[in-house]
Amino acid sequence: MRDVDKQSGIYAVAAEAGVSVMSVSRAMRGVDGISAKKRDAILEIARRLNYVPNSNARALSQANADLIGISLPTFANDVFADVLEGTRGTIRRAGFSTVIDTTEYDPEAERRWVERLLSWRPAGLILTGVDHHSDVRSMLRDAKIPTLETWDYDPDPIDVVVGIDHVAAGAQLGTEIRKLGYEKPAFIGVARGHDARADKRLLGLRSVFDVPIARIATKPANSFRMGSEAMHQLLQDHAPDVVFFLNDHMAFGGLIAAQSQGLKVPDDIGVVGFNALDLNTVLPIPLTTMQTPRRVMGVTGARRLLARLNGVEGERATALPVTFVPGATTRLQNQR
Amino acid sequence: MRDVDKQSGIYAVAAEAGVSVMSVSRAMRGVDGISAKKRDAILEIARRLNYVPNSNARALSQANADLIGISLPTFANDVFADVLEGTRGTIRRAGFSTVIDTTEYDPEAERRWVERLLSWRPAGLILTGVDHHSDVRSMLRDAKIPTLETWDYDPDPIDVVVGIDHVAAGAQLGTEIRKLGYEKPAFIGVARGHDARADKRLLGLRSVFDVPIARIATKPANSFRMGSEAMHQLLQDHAPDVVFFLNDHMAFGGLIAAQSQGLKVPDDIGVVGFNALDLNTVLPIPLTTMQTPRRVMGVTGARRLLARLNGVEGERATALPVTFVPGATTRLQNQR
DNA sequence: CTGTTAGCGCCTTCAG
DNA sequence: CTGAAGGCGCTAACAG
Repeated sequence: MRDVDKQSGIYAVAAEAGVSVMSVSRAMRGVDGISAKKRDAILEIARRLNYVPNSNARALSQANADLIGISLPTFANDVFADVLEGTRGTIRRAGFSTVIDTTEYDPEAERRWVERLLSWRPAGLILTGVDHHSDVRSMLRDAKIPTLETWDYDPDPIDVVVGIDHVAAGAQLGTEIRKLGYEKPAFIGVARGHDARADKRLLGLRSVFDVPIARIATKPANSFRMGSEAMHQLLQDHAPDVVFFLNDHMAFGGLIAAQSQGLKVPDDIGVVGFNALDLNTVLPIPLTTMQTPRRVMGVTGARRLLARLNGVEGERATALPVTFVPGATTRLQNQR
Repeated sequence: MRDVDKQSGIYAVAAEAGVSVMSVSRAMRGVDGISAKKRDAILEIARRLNYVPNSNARALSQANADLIGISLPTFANDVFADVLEGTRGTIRRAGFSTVIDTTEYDPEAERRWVERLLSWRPAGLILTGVDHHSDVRSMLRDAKIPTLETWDYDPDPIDVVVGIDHVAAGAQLGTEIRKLGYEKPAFIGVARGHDARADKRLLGLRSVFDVPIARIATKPANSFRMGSEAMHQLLQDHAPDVVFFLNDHMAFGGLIAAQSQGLKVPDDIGVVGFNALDLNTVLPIPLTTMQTPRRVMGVTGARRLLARLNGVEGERATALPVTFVPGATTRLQNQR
């Protein structure tokens, strides 16, 4: 038998209000089954006592149906922030609360994150990318937790995926650039394996050009500086007529570096980014880049996940289109 | 009486291993009181069954001593990401796990966040800034949860604070700029009340200049574009000789805008940012700005909080110094 | 509308 | 070293 006069939590409020704990529980949750008068009195007392319900107890006594975990590679990239904005807004409006964490592009860290989150018995999970630690897939399928993968694309996702086919995007970008007459491409990004999506885009690029593509890898650091330093390094040994960058930030750094070496852009060398960041809209020389539908991706993905949460079975894998954005850092047309 | 053969959780593992749940509990936590042989056998079975302990149950049965909540205004700002990096790294290495969320500069959203986090009974909380919803202070003090405030400074924090005195920083910046002979300052930022720190810096600036400082407020959007648009707007009605911006991003946008109107920087007009972002290191014209010790702030704050968690009483309020960084967007010296 | 009862899954305590 | 009993704070299900 329980000590009904315990000092803490719902019992304290119940004692103070002279009602049962169930009435307090009903009042706090705002569910039916309690008179308005009693509810108001209880809420008033709860406020006075600074009572905060214990989510752990609540989650334990019923299926925790309102928590969604989101994992990103990093916060230091506007790209993920954009997707996240779309995702979170949609999810919140549906009444779920979110928990966010980053993996710093480390699959093992992502595995630990999945484990930690599963221990909270969330309603669903959102992962960035489709390349995970080998345990992750079985952990998630075993736990039967609806899972959304975003940003990347895989025809056979863990559960559902809404993203971009980066191989195709790379090929599309390469095709456009090649049309402009460029034939000595180079690629600047982080080392292979550090960014699966960039690796895929390079794969796509390589499928388009007949020549090998020089690849300069940099240590992860500030993107602007990385782009700048890698460009200097590249130009020591190579004479590319166009350089593809991992993203717009690095491309911008590379652009400045090329100009500081006296190269004329786009006449001497073309510079191509990826992502069409807002930075671009104010640059004196707008970058040639690829527009990725980040907010739409976030919203679409969130909706797909919410549908799954409601037991609706829909399309499992969706690849969103990307758009070539010609800027002033590449030639306007083939000038050969 | 309990059904000992329940299908889920620790009981399933115990049944499979032919031991009591306590042995499983001990094995999973890696605590003493169990033979190595039995522990290994249990762990093996747990892995095979994909057993994930239920954190809710764990947190309910004991004080949840390893969760720290972190709240930021937004993810769309490198500044907070830098502080966060320092904070999280330090906290993680100490064995705590973190939960992060954003408030979008909305005090009411922050209040809800505090409430939600308190419901999880965390070990500690980290808030950005010192200006909160009026309830927050009492909620946190009442819950007796160690709380760190960062980025801003207040001599009487909720619990402990490690940050920057933005009024003093504004005054310091204004003093340096005034030394260079500028006398018709303007300020470009978001509307008053949307960024308490920026308001404080403007206060500091105003304490230095004798003349009124024109203030252009923009709608929150992409910083580069905001800076650019506000600069155009400013130049329609005013003829400042120096413009202070909310941050480096906006300053960069403003710089481009000024140049596009044919103004020479720094001869016709000075442009001043805030934060000394890495962007600056590759810009063809480095911005005059203020260096803020963001990573150090994060690390120092985290250490202070960890000390509090261990019951150590130390300094409650710490203001970190900021450094003036003269760039090429202001004159080198007073030329009058 | 209101209250009582019996767990949710785990860990602390204490006895073997 | 091992296990049985009870409780953490809350809510579903049932009774009044």
